Amino acid sequence: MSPSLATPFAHIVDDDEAIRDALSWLFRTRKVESRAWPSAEDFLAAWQPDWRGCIVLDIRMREMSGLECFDALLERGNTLPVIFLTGHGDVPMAVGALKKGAFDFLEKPFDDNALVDVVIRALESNARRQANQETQANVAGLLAQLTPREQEVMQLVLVGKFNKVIADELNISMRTVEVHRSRVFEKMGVRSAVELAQLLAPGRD
Amino acid sequence: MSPSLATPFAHIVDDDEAIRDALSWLFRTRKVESRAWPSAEDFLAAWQPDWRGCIVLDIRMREMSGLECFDALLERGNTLPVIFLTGHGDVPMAVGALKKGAFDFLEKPFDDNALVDVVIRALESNARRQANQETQANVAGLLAQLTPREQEVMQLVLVGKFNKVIADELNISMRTVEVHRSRVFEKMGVRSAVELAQLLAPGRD
DNA sequence: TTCCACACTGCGGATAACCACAATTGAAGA
DNA sequence: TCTTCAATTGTGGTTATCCGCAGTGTGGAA
Repeated sequence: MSPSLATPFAHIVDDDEAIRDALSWLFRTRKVESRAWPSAEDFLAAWQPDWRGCIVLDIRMREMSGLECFDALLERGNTLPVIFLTGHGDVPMAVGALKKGAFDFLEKPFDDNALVDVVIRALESNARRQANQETQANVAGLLAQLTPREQEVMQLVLVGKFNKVIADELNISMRTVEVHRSRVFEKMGVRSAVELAQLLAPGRD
Repeated sequence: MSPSLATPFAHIVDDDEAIRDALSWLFRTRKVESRAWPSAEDFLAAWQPDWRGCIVLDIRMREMSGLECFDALLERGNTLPVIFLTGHGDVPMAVGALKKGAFDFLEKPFDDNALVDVVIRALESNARRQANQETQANVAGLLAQLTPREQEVMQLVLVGKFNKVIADELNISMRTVEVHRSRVFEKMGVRSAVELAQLLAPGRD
């Protein structure tokens, strides 16, 4: 974990320069790094899948609206939490945004500290999610190292079948199953079928 | 699964008799059974943990408000999806309700069909959740049948330890471990440690 | 053509797991 | 007191797993 991952970070997307500046200053005073974007288009053009932090998104902007920007991010598989800011309350809009996965929806005027608190909570909850996702990705990486045959054998091992049965179902000798099984354990970094099951447990096929 | 579980059902909580009647009629036309309650207090007094269906809850009521009623339900461990109805839009209220787990938050006037659609979606999503939860409960029931010693042995089996090692750690003979292990498999309805791990995988200790 | 990854197989031995048969002890209840 | 249940242990035998040693065949990359 590099220090940059631990430092709170927020992307500010708002077409009002005064607000961008105010939020940047606000975040700085609370030790949250930030970067401000003058439009949804600029933000989307620069957006990278590996970005960290969260996104503070104004709803009403001149060209692309915050909601449209949010939809575009969803399509691109964005995983960063999004916090909406809006001047005029609109319940259906807020409900829709939250149901699509936005982290929060704040109505102006809002308490400055409340916004930062929300940002920090968003980052914390996302960090936990991210951690799980990364271990999942590691497992996927290990799985990718298995040959097709090894994966086949593994599936059958995972349902608790005997080598004898597996050999029968795949029409190969027991010895071959043993070899594959052993290679699977080795590549996955486990020492038994039970450990393998545990490793693959949380998100299984 | 009895037929009553498959029949869509909604509790209507609203102190306006005209609305109760209108919603009851609306639901009936869409094959959704319902029961209307004239106040949050009446509803809470009757509420049982094993109720099925969903709850359509008006925000503004004379005595206890819909939000207070919701909080009371949360404290009691309610699992039914709650759909709020409100006359006057209030973004923070809607956001708060959704973040506390409400299924939806509809502003009057709303499309009648839209409400029923939401109710049906709520029931569907809850049915899936409920199904998972029930299999979890079944597993918990099986686990409860294990003696303390059997549970201890099971934990060690689940991390892939050899009987010999388990025997050592518990200061008992290998034979005893074998007996416990075998009893665990029998009670849990599995035939191998791998199956046991899979059974306990989704929600593990 | 040579090298290599992948899949496949046999033999034999060591270790672990599974199981039937058999039995003892202690505590909680009927 | 008699019964039941949980926990414990032993013996001996079968089955499964794990591994080293050894070897064959194939298709693709260098």
